[in-house]
Amino acid sequence: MLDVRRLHLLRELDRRGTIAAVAEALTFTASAVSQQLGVLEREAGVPLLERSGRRVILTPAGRSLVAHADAVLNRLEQAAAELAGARDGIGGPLRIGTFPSGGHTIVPAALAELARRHPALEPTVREIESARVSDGLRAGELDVALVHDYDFVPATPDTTVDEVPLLEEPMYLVSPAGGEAMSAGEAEALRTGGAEALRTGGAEALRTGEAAAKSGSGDTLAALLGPCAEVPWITARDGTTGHAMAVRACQAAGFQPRIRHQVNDFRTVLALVAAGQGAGFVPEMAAVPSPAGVMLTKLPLFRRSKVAFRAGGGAHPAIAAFVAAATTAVDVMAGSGGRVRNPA
Amino acid sequence: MLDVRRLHLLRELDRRGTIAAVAEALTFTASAVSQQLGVLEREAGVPLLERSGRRVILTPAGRSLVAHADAVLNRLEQAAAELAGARDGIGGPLRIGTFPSGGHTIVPAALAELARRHPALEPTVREIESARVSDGLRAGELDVALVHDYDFVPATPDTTVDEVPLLEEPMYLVSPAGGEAMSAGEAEALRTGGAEALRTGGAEALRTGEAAAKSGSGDTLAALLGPCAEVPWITARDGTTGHAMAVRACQAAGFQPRIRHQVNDFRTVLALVAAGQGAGFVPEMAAVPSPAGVMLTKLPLFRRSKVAFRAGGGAHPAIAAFVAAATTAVDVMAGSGGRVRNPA
DNA sequence: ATCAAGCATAAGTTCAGCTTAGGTGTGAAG
DNA sequence: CTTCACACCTAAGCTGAACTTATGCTTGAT
Repeated sequence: MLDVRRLHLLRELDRRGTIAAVAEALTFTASAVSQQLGVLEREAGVPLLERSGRRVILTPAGRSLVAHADAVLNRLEQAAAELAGARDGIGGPLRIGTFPSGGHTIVPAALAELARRHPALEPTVREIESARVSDGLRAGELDVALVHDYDFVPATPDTTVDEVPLLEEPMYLVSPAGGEAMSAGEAEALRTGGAEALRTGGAEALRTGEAAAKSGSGDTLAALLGPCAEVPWITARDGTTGHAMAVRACQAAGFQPRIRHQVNDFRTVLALVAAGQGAGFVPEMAAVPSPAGVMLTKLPLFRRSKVAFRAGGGAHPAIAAFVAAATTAVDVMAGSGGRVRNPA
Repeated sequence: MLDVRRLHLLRELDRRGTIAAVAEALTFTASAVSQQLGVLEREAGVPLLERSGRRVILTPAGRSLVAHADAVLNRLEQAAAELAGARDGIGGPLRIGTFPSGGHTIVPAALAELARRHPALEPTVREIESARVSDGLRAGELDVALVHDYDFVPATPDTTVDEVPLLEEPMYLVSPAGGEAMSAGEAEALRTGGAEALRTGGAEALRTGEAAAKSGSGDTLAALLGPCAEVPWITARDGTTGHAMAVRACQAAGFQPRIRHQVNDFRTVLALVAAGQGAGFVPEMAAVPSPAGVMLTKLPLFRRSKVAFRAGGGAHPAIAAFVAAATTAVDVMAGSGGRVRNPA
């Protein structure tokens, strides 16, 4: 019988690219991983890896074996979740990952709700970029995470992670409050009306580039972003999905953004724009309460927040409890402020 | 992560009933099995077994964990089969199990075909009752097996075994050639006409007891078996599906058979009937060439032969080769004799 | 050329998982 | 009721699979 631990190593190798990375993630030495993969290969009777430069890559047989490994490990996760559900009481540590802006919006509310309903749970929050969440979950460093993706930055399908949608919110262009400045009241009116686009499923059609042309209010992305084509831009840090979203949105609007500042914190983006340093993007959640000194323009461009966890783990009581708490938190925020909305 | 080897033990315990039987099947000591199951239970955090008299039975949590174990082990079998397919060439040992009458009908033809197409394969044949095939396959004593079931004896669904249908043949009543005796020619004519019932899917409707009333030719089971109600019967040995089929068929015809002889070999059944010892049942395959001294009556009652193998193993090249060879063998027999038929 | 990254192999070490041995509770048979 | 065999569990010791450490090779960047 194929050894599942070895299949696990093979899967991690497929995901992380090098034996050294696998070893580090699973706190082994590279030697141990190399040996075990060697045994797996011998047992399989088929070459699973081949050297490529100074690393190894999977052969087609190896990749197909990884697909089986995914299925097996997912099912084991499911079994473990079910067992956890059979144990009475929800408690123990729960390691939560979150993208930075989630840390001061959804997470605190969700934690409060979680503590109210399951006092025995010991949640631990760690900030983490969405791109690294999958690795963190698989390595067992995280149990659950808040992640997001943007239009123009398609989330790569990942069979090792399951996701529950939490929130879909429009992005805003933040530009210096200058000539055609918009008052806070005007911005609020725009926001309220814009909720309609969300409900009619317009966001779904906007995920691809060309679809951005048909904006609900008749304003195309090009028309909305165009005035800022020559302005310096403030985007999220290089390598993040927020950065990629900003660049591609501007490209879709027909220009290449001149990026001057790179900061991930949306409050800093707002402050920089207010200081006349350029234009940027913020999600609706960061746009309310309406900050002073900047102009906000709702864009036909959405950010989707989700709860992610190891594939098969959805039935785990602590995971389910967190999903419920996060959903409640989002619903409460949506109900009180009228500014965000649960897509479910 | 749950240890798959331990899940395997749990599954075997569910199937075999005692730790001692599991140990024997997997060539461990009972102590080892007990210890490993103890570890599994501790890791699960939920009682999985409880003592019941001097044996142990699974708790609901244990049984639900077995379902996951089945899924995981099936998938691993699939992975192994795929790897075997990636290794070039079909060869090595192939342990084949067969029900007794298959041993001198389908198996020899299938082996010849197999040897022609895959000379490197080393098949080993072992006779085994269909009821024990599942255990044999799971224990790794068998790779593939010919099995059968009868109308009136529903096959218990088994998630650990996959099956490919091979042959569906009518059963015949064998009665002493006496008063209303039927010549060999007459019997042949009956057989030829009866093939129609097979094609029209009548057999499917006949699997349950009450369905036996609507026979294709207008002859009900009761009408066909009735004349032999008072005759002694020759059935398969107690505890076999053949025995159960005989008893239930007679019960469905409205009488309790008086069983005098119990033999599994259909040629012996024919010989005993010819010797005036009573009546019996034989499948079509044993009814041709038409034996002398007995009367044959085709019944609206079918036997289905299948190839069985470990769930997920269908893609294994040697298994697939055997299935193909057995199918070919059956087709050839059906074509030449016109007496059996592949349901596919 | 030099150096670090990455993988593989050799050798030593450790602990999980096995066997053996012995004890307990259960159910059947005398 | 006693006896005995069966099934399971626990304790103790042993063995080998799987890990670490140490070392060398190849590759690609500086």
